[in-house]
Amino acid sequence: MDKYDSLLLKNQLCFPTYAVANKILRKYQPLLDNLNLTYTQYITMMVMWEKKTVNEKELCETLYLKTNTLAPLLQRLKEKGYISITKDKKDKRNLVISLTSEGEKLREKAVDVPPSIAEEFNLSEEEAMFLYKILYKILDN
Amino acid sequence: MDKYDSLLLKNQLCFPTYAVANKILRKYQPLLDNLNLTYTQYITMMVMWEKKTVNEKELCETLYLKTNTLAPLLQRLKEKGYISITKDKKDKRNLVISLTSEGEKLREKAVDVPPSIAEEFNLSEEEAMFLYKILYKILDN
DNA sequence: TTAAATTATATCGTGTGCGACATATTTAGC
DNA sequence: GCTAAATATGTCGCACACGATATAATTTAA
Repeated sequence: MDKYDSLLLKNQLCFPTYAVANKILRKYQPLLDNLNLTYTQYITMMVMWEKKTVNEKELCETLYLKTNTLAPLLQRLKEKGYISITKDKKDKRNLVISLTSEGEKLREKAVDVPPSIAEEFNLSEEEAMFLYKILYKILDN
Repeated sequence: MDKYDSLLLKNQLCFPTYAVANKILRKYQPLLDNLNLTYTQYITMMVMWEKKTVNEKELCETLYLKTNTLAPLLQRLKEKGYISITKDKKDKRNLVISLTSEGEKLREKAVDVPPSIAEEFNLSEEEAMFLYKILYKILDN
């Protein structure tokens, strides 16, 4: 037991997490190219498809991202015509993000993405469940 | 069971993985600021502390990163004085990356990082083991 | 009731991380 | 020996993701 053992790459939990996250992005990108979305734009659209209308603050909390990441990203989604951005009349500090009909249409194309990815992961039901639980435990503590 | 269920954020495995990876980076950064390293530079230094000398290709494979990410990163580590970069005399295509004495010194300061992080994760031994195994299963398939 | 604190968002600069493409060097095939 | 393929690395442009800081709108409190 060396005093430097804790600094070995193979003894880290952070590193495989980081590497797997990168690997996932690489897997998704070719599929998402068909939708003209990046991965972060894709998970943003997931929220939009579900909620139809949200404000930026909700979006930040849901995606665990900061406004300085989302603000320019939302501009790009707007330019692509998938969302609209307006100000809340009651509280002009709030941005109201809404799904457009163009954005709604994209959903039809997107349904093909999750099954294509699932194949790649190659985990058992049990493993997937456990991984899911433990990741949310880390996120929420 | 809706046809769009597979597009719900809460049904994704990719999303919590991605979010946890981001969260880990945010946890590390304040600690790494004391070492004048970014997270990616830190894991690169982990390899250097262990191996002392590597070429860029090995580094790419070890870290699951591409040369277009590592090349400029290595330049920054060189500028900070933690590594040196030379060309292999036998095969001039190969870059030889070597730990400097300055880089070796940094290791002493870095030993404080892993214990500080471990507290944050708050997983049981068993959970950590399982997470570790499953992440490497994904990485290696 | 108005000045201070809080809240929601935007902007800036830095450093990844990637695909696409370019370059230099070595190896293989003939 | 000479050309073609393979290998290792570099460069470019784009899109995150962050901390730090700024700005505008609303709420609170003296």
